[in-house]
Amino acid sequence: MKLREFAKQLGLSPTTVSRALSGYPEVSEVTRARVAEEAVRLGYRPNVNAVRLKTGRAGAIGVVMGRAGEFHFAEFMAGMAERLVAEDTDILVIPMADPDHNDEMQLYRRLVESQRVDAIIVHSPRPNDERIALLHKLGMPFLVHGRSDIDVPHAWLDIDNEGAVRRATSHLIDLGHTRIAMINGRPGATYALHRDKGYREALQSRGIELDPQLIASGNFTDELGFRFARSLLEQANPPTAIVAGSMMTALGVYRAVRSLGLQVGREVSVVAHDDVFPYLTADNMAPSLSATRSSMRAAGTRCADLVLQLVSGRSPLEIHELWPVELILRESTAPVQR
Amino acid sequence: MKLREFAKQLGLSPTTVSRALSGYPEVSEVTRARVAEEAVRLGYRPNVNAVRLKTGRAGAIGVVMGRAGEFHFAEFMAGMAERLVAEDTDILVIPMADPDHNDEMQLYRRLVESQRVDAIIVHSPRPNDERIALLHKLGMPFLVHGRSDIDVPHAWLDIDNEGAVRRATSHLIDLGHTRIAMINGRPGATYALHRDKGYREALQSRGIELDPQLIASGNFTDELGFRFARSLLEQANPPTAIVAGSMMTALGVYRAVRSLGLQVGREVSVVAHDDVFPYLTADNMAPSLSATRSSMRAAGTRCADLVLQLVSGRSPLEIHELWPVELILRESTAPVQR
DNA sequence: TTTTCCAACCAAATCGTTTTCAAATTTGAA
DNA sequence: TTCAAATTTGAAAACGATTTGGTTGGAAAA
Repeated sequence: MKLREFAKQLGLSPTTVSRALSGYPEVSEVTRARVAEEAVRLGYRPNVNAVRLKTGRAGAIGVVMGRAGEFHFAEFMAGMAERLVAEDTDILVIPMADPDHNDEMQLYRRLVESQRVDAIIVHSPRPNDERIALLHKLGMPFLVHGRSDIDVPHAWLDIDNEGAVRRATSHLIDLGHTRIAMINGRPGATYALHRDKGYREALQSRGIELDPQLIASGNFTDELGFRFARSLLEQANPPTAIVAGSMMTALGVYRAVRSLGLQVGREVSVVAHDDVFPYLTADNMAPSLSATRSSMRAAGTRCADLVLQLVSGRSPLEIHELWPVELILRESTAPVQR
Repeated sequence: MKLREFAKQLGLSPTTVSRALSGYPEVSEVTRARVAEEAVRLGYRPNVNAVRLKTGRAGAIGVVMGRAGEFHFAEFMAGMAERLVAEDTDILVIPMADPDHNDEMQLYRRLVESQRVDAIIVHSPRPNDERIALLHKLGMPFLVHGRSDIDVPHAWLDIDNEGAVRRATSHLIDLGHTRIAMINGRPGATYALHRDKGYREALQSRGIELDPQLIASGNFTDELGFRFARSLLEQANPPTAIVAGSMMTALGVYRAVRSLGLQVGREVSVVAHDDVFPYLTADNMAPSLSATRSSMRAAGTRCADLVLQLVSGRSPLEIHELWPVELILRESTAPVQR
């Protein structure tokens, strides 16, 4: 059913019908009500593509998805979905071929030019992230999930990674640990730098010298956790505590500890960051895992919310949210054994 | 840059330019080459919304995402992305508010009517799935990831869940196990029925009577695995083997076994289904996990491929793929102890 | 009564392409 | 050289909405 026909059936002009449905004021209440009612009854819905062509609005938010397929991703999107379901906005997932730099910039540029999205969410930003510069230059509204030091105004939402790791590390120090290992994410992303900083500061403020051997970084896989923990624990002067970065690496660390006949929460303390997954909870691990916690899903919901505000004109300069991270102590952290 | 201007710069008509770019035959090679080259140089790209309005194509494939935010989802999408990156097609994720039945049907109906997608992928179908009937009725191309018994022609791709579980269970029986527990997915979906069938058939063909107490079902969480395994193993006549359904439940099962001072691969054998995640591999578990394996990512890639074929006119009746599942034996399955 | 104003409605232009139909040009055979 | 056929090109009409810039009729003001 097209606007033309629908209007004819109502004995009105397309103009009036369009106005009635879009909530413009210059149409009488009684007419508006009738139009709305009949639209439902006759099943008229404006053709999205026509609306988009005319208004220039895309009705979608873009998210670029890397090849990695991180498990956080689904949770974040589920969170976004929670907020967007009420709006008439959907999520456009744009596949990214290679993490090749030029390709990536090209992808963003084309995405913007194609006018398929009203705004973009940028994930895992780097301290000096050219994507941000580009999007700013092109005038596309965007929200950064994470942070960047780049000297370009932009909206962002991030969690306090630095504080989280500092707290976690400090807590371990309070328990008497001095050899504390740290598993970080892939170098390059700002969050990895922040975590590194939190870790270093905690050590420094308590006068503990940093041992570079105790730091690893890479994708947050179970395997990374296992390999690194295992190799450290087999060494002469093993760490007594490990900051494990993510739930998956924590699983690997647990496994490594057990494989050497040791126990988490006794010979080795472990803290990780928990993004709060419905299918794998820190509380249920054995022993239960002490963790810094921040819901990925909630972040998704809030990001969607902020993006909508951005699209409807709010200044990016006003949008900066730093979420505190809670540290939840469970059985995996205990006083150092002597 | 609009088509109008661009054509003018080239001294050609919009018609010719459009044809040159869309690869129509009635344009000379030399002109086509010049147009293509200049398009790149001057940065002309057709406005997607105009193209869509005119052609009626949306350039996107729809995927409805439930609130659950399953961890499979990201892998499947990453797989789709792998195939779609070459095409000019993207993935539209449509958030679903409640799993309320009426809402769900309404959502699909509106999605179709809105013409935002060229095709839809339906996940976790039920034996008699109304979504399939609806999409068929509305004439929207769609591919079912999984299977349905519904009497409506439709394209599908599924893995052989029945065969996988039958093989896994038979293998356990071969090893001398007779009390074999089974953790299944949420009842309702066809794949859960298939798995149930495979399990029952394996038992029956070897003359083992089924004990309903040994069957559980629910979301594939770590917690379900733990709770169920633990409660069974504490009982008087505990199972000696468990078919664990997914990697996450397998984690829970492992934990339960350990928590009782038992060992996987000795007192209790475990098999699970592995969707092949980059961050958590069966091979790396301790002991390594025997698993039926089928790559979720590969399924996503293939589904994207098939959907593209569907969109370009191939009959749904020709598209039925049943993927075999391999059973990979590792340390978690061993002869029953007596 | 006449003028002014306002609420309510509408015709037609527009968004940026694709595609139909027709015209112009080139080619090749006679 | 000529003319029909084949090849290239273009003008203009869609696609289905929104929106600008009017009308219209009746109530309020003069």
